Amino acid sequence: MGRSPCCDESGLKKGPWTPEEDEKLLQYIQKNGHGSWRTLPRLAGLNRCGKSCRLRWTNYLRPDIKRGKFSQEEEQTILHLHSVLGNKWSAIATHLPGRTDNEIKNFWNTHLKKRLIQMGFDPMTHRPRTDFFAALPQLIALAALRDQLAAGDPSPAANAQLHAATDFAGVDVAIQAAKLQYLQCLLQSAATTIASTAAAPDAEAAAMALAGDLCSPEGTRDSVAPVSMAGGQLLSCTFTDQVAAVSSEEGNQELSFGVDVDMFACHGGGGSLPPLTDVSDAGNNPGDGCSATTSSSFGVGGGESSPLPWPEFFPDDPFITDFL
DNA sequence: AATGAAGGCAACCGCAGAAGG
DNA sequence: GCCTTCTGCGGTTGCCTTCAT
Repeated sequence: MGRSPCCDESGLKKGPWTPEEDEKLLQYIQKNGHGSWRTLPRLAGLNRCGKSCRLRWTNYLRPDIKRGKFSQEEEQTILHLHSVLGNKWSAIATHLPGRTDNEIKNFWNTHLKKRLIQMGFDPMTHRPRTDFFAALPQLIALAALRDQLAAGDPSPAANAQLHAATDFAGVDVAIQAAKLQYLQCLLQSAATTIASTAAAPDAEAAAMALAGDLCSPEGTRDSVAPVSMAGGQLLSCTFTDQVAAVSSEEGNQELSFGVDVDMFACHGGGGSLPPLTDVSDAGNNPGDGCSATTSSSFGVGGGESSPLPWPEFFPDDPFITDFL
């Protein structure tokens, strides 16, 4: 296995640093620079291992360190960068002047991660949780319904039965079909994410390029257009065809429920979610430039507070609520 | 006021990769 | 090209503080 821990040797001190130790380290580095961390403790008169000194310096004593609460902008930056970089704390830290990777990591683990989970997102993928098994019975029922509609059973009895059902709930059926398609889209995009993550040869560079696309320097989030990535591609799928098909097959004008089809577009493969809004603080988000999306009002100061990422999709619908 | 639980954060540990001989 | 040493990174732990009962 790995080499023995450096601090095991010769009873070097571990644990919290005292003000005296801090002072010694600070003075030495200010005077001589850190040079070799290995030799620094001895030269500085510290009974610590070099590693411990380096950590103390980079995470606490460095003069350019910014302490205190993370601002909303910093929070958004972390979320965006994490959505494309993953747990690359040092890479994320380079975009947050004065913040250390350790601090960002802690902030993520204690605040942001929990909040994402609370809101029904997978903190690793930044996507809605895809625990399909819980929703399996509903999915099967919906699939059966959709097949029935698509097949257009010619028998009079079946037609009568179907018409009776659709007269009663025609719009619902079409909406349910759209929902099913939406779930399929989620599943597909999740699979694409996994595949592209594994295949990307230079994921970080691509991710940064992507981050740049998603959140421009002016802070305006570009409209979600397909963006290609090295080793994979950003998936873009819509419900347009399926919803239209259901509508036409029903032959019922009312089924063209006037939904802007772009609303159903979902984009996968490494894209980030819209900015996160604290549920407990919804409506209080001034929104930075990255907050606006074309079709999703999630996190945008629309006034309505909703725990769902895309509240305009199926508002108050137990189907989606349960699913998330 | 006492106590236990939860949250937050600093520090440690082990591994991987870079650098140097 | 191989080996050793050093540095940096990400995951995890454990202590301290705050909050709830």
